[in-house]
Amino acid sequence: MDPSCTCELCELKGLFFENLEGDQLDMICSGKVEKEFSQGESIIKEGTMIKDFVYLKSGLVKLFRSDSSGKEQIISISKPFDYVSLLSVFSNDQYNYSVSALEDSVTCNIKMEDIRSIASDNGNLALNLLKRMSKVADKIILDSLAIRTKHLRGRVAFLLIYFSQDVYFSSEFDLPLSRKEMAEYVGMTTENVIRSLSEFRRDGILKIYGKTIHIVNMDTLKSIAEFG
Amino acid sequence: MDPSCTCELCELKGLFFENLEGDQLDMICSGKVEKEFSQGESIIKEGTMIKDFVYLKSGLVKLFRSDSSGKEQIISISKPFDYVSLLSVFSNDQYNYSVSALEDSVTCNIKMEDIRSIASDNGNLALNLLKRMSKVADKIILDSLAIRTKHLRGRVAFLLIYFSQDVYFSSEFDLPLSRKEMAEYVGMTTENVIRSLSEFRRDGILKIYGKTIHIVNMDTLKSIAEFG
DNA sequence: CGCGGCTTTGATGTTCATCAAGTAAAGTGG
DNA sequence: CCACTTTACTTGATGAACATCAAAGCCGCG
Repeated sequence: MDPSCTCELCELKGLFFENLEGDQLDMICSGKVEKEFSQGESIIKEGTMIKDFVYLKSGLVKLFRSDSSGKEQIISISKPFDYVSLLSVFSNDQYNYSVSALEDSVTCNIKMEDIRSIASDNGNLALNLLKRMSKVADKIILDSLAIRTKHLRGRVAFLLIYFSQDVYFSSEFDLPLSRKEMAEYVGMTTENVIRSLSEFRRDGILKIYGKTIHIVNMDTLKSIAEFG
Repeated sequence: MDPSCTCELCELKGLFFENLEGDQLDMICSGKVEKEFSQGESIIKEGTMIKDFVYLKSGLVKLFRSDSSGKEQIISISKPFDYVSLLSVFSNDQYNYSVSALEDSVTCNIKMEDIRSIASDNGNLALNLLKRMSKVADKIILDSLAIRTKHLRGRVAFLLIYFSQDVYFSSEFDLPLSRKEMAEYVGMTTENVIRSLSEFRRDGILKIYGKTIHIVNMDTLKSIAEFG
């Protein structure tokens, strides 16, 4: 094996490539490209050709698209170990969605043709991809259905809990989204996101300092997320 | 090859199994089970163990789940050639969704372990599965985002156009869904589905005889679906 | 310093869910 | 087959949830 390859040490190797060895690993390793993006930068643009299989090594990204009237809809937020290279990579030749960095991020890019050629030789890798992809698709679909049943306050609460519990692991954190982006994610207006946040503050559930949020009363926030 | 096997002649063979021959095809062929369901019958129940890989040979089915308050949400409608065996089959051991027959339907069931063992030997089959699955996931996600941006009339129009153009290929057809089910699909109340339909009738866009719908003015219906 | 974008709050009107009540259709048991 | 019950469908009236509009403060940036 090529001794200069560092993929063997990558903490994400197990994600897709646990059954990869020798030539196949070398092929990935020598062909891969890591790219850095700073906060706000575009990583993938809707409508462009799909050339690479992309996944997130570090950072945080949003996945979104433009609706018929030109407004953006956020589909999901992904962190490392979430599958990033989008659902459509194996069925389309163009991206259906855009991706941009919410925090400084690093991606690892592998040529689609390399992935394809390896997967066709290595069914276990393909099965692994299948498994990862269905997890992601499932999460997006279930979240979207869950959000649809909630009232506005419940949607905002849902988002805050997601950041607190799944991303930052703390009751205090900096929101990586603007109010407008929060609105685009949960399908409501910016003004009403702000109103919900203000209500939570008035009710003593949150403390808010600009973008930094401190969840004071997690229990009631959770019950709002579930039943509101 | 086993001469009694009819899979070779199945019009759906190309869906997943175009690169399948010899022993592998025999394995599928001898292990598969076809099942018939009449309208309204349950095919898959949310929460049960996943044992088989299931796809639709004929008929029409709905894919749905129960939300936290026990109400049903319809996730998608599938016809043959659409991938039916759900997204979660490769990542979960229990179904996240239920499936039931909207019209008399026939499924072909193959043991998951057979699919898995063949896919791990045959990367091209796995890639093919990957491609099919991402198409389905994409469609569900894009439809759900599209519906979210529309007003009620637009959602109902969207549904009618789907049945007319993608399922029945005619401007006159019998709705396979009750008013209640239409509401569960597009996220509104039964009463408002009915109100939208009545408005379309008053405006001369539709003729309605119970479940049978005749779209008189397709163009305005389309513009309502797009901009409403 | 001024401009544009982000945030916040209030006032207003529209869209939609809920409630109520009635009709039609479809299954159920005697 | 008919009374009976249940389920689906329909319409109207009401109020709540929410979007839109308007205005002002704030902050970063050229």
